[in-house]
Amino acid sequence: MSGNKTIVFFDLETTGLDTDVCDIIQVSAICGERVFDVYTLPRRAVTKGAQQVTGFTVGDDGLFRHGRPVDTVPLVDALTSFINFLRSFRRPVLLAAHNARRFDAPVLTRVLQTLSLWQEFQQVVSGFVDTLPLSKNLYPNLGSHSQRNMVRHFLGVDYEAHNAVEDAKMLQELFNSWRPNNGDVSRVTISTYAF
DNA sequence: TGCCAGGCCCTCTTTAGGGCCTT
Repeated sequence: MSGNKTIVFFDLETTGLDTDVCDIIQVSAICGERVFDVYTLPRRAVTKGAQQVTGFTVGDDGLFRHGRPVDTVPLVDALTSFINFLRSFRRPVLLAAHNARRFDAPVLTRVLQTLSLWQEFQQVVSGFVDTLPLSKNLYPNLGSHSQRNMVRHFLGVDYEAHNAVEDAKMLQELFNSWRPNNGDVSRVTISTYAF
């Protein structure tokens, strides 16, 4: 919680880094002890870079992570259930991700708009919190502000980065360790009405 | 045949270039 808002930490795994065209593969979120985690079969090929960092590949018989089959649901079902998960929290809900403004938010926004789910989403989520500028504002002297480096620095652990559910869990732990005030958070919050 | 980026920030800057951060 931040002020009267609920902060839900989330992460996307996608087919690549081009926010204009990439497909979503995994959507994960966490708030307190409540976890959301779902996979969907991308239509677009997974780029080599994304394969290397996430381990995702697509075969004739579905999605695989590091060679092991993964259960998937249709994209519209994945995002509808994500909205339902978010709707269960006290509003307004803020969605927090590392580099949200430049990556997760534009990808999620584009896909929701394509599926005509954006307005429904907007009724539940008031904004995106970007923990990348938050970390830079709070700790400007740190050399790297990547999530992996921040987790190592502040939490003293290595973890399975690029598994969305693990990234979301670690981001929540990072945020809780930083204990930013409402002003810190509002400075790095983008309204969903900005999209 | 295609398997893909790009905007922000910093500085050895502004008539620019390179690194960062996300997959």
